[in-house]
Amino acid sequence: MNQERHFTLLPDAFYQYPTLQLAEELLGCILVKQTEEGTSSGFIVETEAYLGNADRAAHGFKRRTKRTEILYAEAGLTYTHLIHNHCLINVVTAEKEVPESVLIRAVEPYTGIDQMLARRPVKKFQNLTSGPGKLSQALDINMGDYGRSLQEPPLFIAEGKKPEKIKTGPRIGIENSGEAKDYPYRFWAAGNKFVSK
DNA sequence: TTATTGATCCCCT
DNA sequence: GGGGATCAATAAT
Repeated sequence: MNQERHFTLLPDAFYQYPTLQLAEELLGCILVKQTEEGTSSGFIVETEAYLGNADRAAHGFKRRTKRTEILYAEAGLTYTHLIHNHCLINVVTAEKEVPESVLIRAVEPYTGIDQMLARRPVKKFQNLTSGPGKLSQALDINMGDYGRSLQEPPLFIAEGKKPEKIKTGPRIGIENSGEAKDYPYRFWAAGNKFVSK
């Protein structure tokens, strides 16, 4: 009920980083979602960068539509992508007209874990948020969050702890993206159990 | 056996 | 061509 934790929102300047750097910086930050039941949050432990104009794997790759419109907006917004009955959450990055974003693939539960478990009953704790579809369900992120700013409640990102070790590697699920599939645009906290893989 | 996630297929604007 | 839905493969219980 009472949310005694104090979250410090990321400074506006944070979102001005280049996408790749931001993807890395985002690790360890806290993704917070406030609902009627209370506040749920988790450390971001896995991200993927999508550079729209030079990246075939990105939705924004020469595909400006209603759905990807938000990718062309300014940084610091939420881009929720509904796919196979699950919701993936992206952080829009880069300046206006540049369709770049950072996909949040996994988080580590931090606060409001009871609520997350209520929304998403799991046996294994580490299975609660160890995947893009899982974390959005646990945090109650849905299409209603599309285009929402990440710099104000009910959905925002706060400062957190920086992982000791960060690893990078090729992204997941982009087999038909030509040479882009080998780009090391995936970042994760080394050794973290909540990383999906 | 069920849940999650990636890939493919089909229908719509 | 894009978006949504469906199908199938993989991992968790």
